[in-house]
Amino acid sequence: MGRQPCCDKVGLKKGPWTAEEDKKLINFILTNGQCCWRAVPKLAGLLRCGKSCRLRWTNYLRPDLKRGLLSEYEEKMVIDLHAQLGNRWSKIASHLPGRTDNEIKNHWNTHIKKKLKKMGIDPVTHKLLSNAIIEQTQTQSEQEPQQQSSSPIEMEHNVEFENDKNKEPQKPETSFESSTITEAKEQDQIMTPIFDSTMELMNELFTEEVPIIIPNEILVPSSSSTTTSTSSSTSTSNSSNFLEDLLLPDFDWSHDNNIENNSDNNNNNINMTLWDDDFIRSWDFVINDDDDGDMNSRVVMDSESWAYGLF
DNA sequence: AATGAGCGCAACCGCTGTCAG
DNA sequence: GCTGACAGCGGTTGCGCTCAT
Repeated sequence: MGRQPCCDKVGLKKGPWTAEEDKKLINFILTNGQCCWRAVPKLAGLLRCGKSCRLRWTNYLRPDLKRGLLSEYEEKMVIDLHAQLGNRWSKIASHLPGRTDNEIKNHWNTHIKKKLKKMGIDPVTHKLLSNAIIEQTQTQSEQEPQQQSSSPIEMEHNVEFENDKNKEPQKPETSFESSTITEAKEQDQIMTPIFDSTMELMNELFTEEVPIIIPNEILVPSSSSTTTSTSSSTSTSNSSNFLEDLLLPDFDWSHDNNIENNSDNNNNNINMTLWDDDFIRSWDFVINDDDDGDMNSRVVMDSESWAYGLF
């Protein structure tokens, strides 16, 4: 027989998480580490299913998350990676430290898609849209609906993969190709679609329609309490100190440094704060909790907990 | 000031692969 | 080997906010 159900789904809460729930989850993860999500809600005193707890932690509470809008460079990275990987958001997110697949997916659907369409670029194929292509697509969809089983990007990849069998891999020509991307392609055997005109148009777009944001303006120095978030809440001085302490070597950013190297913003990760006010406020619960604050403070400040893979 | 439309994002849903029992 | 939970993933939904009218 299999395992016990993760939750009976009866009487479980759904919808937005409250600050109190966040506090409980953070407390539990800090104390017990990240394991066995099935047991987390019960042990943490939450009326949520384990899956919901995992998502909340992964997408919002994780201490290594960046908050705020994607930078220009990150947007370009997303577009480039999407051209290669398609809607594999988790793969894309793995190349953008501190960003979640959900965040990137949302940003793609709400911002980047529109920009690309506005530029006349198909956000699915990353090819220039033309009337001919549109008409051809419409005609095909009307006449041969059964042949549309593969998405354009899949078909593209299939063709390229076939081509790849017959020739040496081509060097990608996208302007912000990175070794990490190359690595991803090696893993996934995906070739880069080459659309110079597309990239030129994108560069044009980013300079014309998006204010140039210097990475240093986005990545806030840890000594400052300034935040990019629109949140109206404020952090305490207590928090900033302990956040500095939490910038521990156990957060392995180094494997993604090659991405940063391409944008002349090396070492920014070292100096930036990783959390916005909302997150800091959540951690304030842990620190300033009158009931068990002392214990949890010790847990938070105990870098060995991090070193032993609690996160 | 009221309200309706549009937008952004957090969270949920459902599917799939993996692995424990 | 089978069953079913877990973890991860991509797609979708719904709520709250903003802005135009």
